[in-house]
Amino acid sequence: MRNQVKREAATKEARPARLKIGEASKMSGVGIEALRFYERSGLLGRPARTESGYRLYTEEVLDRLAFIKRAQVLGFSLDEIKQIIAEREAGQSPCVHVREVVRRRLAELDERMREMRLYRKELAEALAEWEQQGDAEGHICGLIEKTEIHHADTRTQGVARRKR
Amino acid sequence: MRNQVKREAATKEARPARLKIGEASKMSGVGIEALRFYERSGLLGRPARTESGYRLYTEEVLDRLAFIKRAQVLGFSLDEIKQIIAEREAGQSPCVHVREVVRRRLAELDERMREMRLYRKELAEALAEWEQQGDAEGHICGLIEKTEIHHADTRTQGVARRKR
DNA sequence: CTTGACTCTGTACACGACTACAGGGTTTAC
DNA sequence: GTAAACCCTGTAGTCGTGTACAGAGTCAAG
Repeated sequence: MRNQVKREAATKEARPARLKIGEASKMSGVGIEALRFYERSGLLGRPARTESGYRLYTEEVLDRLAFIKRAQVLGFSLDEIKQIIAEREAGQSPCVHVREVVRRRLAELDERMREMRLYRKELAEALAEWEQQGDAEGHICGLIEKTEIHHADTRTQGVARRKR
Repeated sequence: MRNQVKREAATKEARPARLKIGEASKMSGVGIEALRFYERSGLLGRPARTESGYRLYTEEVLDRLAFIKRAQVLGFSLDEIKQIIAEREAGQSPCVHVREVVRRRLAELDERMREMRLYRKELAEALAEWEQQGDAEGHICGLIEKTEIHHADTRTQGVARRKR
């Protein structure tokens, strides 16, 4: 998306091109409402304004938005991203924190994938079994009822919420 | 959980034991509010009531709840579960439908796991790279900025929501 | 000078699966 | 007989990540 915009490489001093919100939205692909939402949420800081109150972004906002999008894709929540940015702005390298978050994220991912492999296996087995013997007696559906749940039921709170 | 309750095996005729909501909740591990919520949502049907309006469940509700929980763990949404139950009660075997849903679910799972493997790889690589060369210049965090996003950006709507 | 596109603020809604509470009535144990 | 523990209905809130409006002001083109 931003590739098409052709930002004149690193011609820093050239023209500090002020972007109105609609332009920033189109160039970043982020959506006007989302931009304002990010600002409210403290991810963007307040931009300059025209006399009449219109937001005027510098092109830096595009980098910031790209950063946010990448971090999101990597599984960071907006809160985590906010913290990272805040730490950075407080001078300390956020990378210690980021590294920690990344490690946690990796562990979660592994656990999650382990679960999913298990689900997949159960589902596939149930499906195969069901297909070669048709439906059984008067139950709702053997396909589901037959399936045993192996995952340790350490989650006391009912079915685990799958966020994200 | 239900194992402790010891339901006297298949002593069908014995005593049709009516359960008040708190009992049903404890025996099923489902939570009173959730039981009422399921009823409102059409997953349970209305139970008998005492004169004073208390819900009186039969033990069958425990099977139904176990069914719901298993289906949830297998990745079915409450809406899908409702449909399955409804079809069943309309006489037609829901298994055709279930089978379809399961197939879809399997495909989704595979796709999702593929994505996750990719994320994992990216994260782990970025982490390793970062650890051996420390943080770079003045950016927010090389660890994230460096990471390239490979997933086709066919998702126009900003970052894909990861439900479930 | 008007029309239409743009922007502003503030609030409400969306989703999924519940959870919490208020303000009652009922049952049970001592 | 009274207090604790239970149950009822109905409404509202939670989490995260935005969308969608309403009602108003601003800007550029014709």
